[in-house]
Amino acid sequence: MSIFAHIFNLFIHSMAQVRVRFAPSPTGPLHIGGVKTALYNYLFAKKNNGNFILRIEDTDQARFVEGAEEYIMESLKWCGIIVDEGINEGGNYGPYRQSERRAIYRQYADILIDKGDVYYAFDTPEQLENLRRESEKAGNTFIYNATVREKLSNSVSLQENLWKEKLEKGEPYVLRYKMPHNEDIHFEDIIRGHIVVNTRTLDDKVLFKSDGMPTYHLANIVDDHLMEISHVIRGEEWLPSLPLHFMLYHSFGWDPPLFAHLPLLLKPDGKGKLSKRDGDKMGFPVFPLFWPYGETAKGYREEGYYPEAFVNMLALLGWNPGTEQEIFSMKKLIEAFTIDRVGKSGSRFDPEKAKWFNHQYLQNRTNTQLALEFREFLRARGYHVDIVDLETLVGLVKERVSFVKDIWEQADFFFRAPETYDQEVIKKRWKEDSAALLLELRSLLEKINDFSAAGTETVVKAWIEEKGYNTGAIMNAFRLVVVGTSRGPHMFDIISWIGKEETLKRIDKGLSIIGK
RNA sequence: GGUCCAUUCGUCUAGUGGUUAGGACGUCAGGUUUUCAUCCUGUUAACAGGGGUUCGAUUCCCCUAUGGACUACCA
Repeated sequence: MSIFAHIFNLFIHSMAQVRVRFAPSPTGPLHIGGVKTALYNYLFAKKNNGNFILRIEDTDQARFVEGAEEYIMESLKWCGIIVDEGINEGGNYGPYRQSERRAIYRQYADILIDKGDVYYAFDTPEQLENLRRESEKAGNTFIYNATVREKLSNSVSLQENLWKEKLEKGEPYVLRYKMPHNEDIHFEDIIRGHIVVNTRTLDDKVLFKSDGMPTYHLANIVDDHLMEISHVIRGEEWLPSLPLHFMLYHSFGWDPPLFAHLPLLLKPDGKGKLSKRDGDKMGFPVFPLFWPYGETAKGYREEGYYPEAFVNMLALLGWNPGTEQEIFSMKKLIEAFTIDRVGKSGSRFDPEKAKWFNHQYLQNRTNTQLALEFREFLRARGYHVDIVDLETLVGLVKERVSFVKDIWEQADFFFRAPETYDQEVIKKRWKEDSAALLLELRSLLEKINDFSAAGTETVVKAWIEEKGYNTGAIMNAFRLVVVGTSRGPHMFDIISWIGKEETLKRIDKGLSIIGK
């Protein structure tokens, strides 16, 4: 394509309705790399007032996994990605499940057979497997292409009456694309620019399987055309088959959509594509939601991530707005998103940064929202606490946590007296006179009527000053008996929340156990 | 092995034919605090290497290296 033709093509596409599709296979839980692809498609569509289409690519019956379709849809929903057309939403281009479009693909395959671009091949999987093994032994790679086509069992090499006889006898066959022998194919990718590939390195891909189903390549091109997809935004793993896809468009005489191949998500350490294994090994999820079937997998939702934070994190992994802003709502992402700001190289996934994003979103929640969320958490553990008290508590600890579940770790002592006392802290903070001072403090507290944080603080501070005591020494010992260790919010906030009675009880218990 | 793609602090990235190469996460240090954390301030650290082109290259071109993807009747 000349540069002018290309510019013209871009112009034409820019006039047309933007329609993008996310086309996962229901072979298991949707990987976060897949979610990222879906997200970029969605952002691009919405930025351009276009439609986001969900198409299920279930042409491989052997790999179909029960529950995967639902998982995909629930994942998108959790992320706030709204499907305009799809298997549940319907639309004018359905059906949106490829297994229900079987008849369509055969018609289109026949068109290419008639054109002579596709041929019948009768080689069995075993024969091909043997050929591959032999080639490998000889140090070569077996490629089913123009150089060996003539020697194999197909409608190109065989006499017409012979292969027609095979067809009539019902011998199994596949349909292969007749890749030209030695031609440079030029094509464009929005992210990568101009690419040239010579067809001699390509093979005669199977377009139609012997089970009557199309392969990805055929189904994909036919559906993208029929569904009037304007932009194909997909993972980089598809880049090697892009020349084939261009050839197919050419064979059909169709205008190809515009393509953008997104870089992959890489492992946090070491090398390679991010996989489920890495998540298990390093303790972070690789999937948006918990996967309950077979070999289960952790999900971001269940780990306590907010979908907004998850989406924000994913969006910034491979795209940036060109400004220093990092926190984006979905709405803001849509406003800011442009495909030319998508990077070219793979991004290593960083679980620490993911946590940071959640921290930011959690800080922006109101105490009421957080109290409600934390109440759910407490309920599951058998604690029933007044929402007003929880709002106060959440306000005391929110800035130190990244997840709602962390609140418990920061605040468990609000709900229960310590069972044990940190030996390290005892060693460091428990002095000769600690017991005596706490006893004195106990009788002081006992007399206070206003047990608010401010009320107790005023009285206690005045007492410390009057006696000329050391604030740190007293407060540290006090904290030890109330909390059990040296952590937590302001002491007076803690005792105000747990109340006078509980405070005195904890002092007594602490004194009796730590002693002297 | 072959084909294609990629390469800026440890990580995500900004950026330009002449910049003190900027930000964020992390690290470390200091400050705040009755503790722990948070927070604040500061610090740290990068243009993969080699050739060109050029007065000048991180930026443009080539090569090498490294990494990745693909190489199925899987998507």
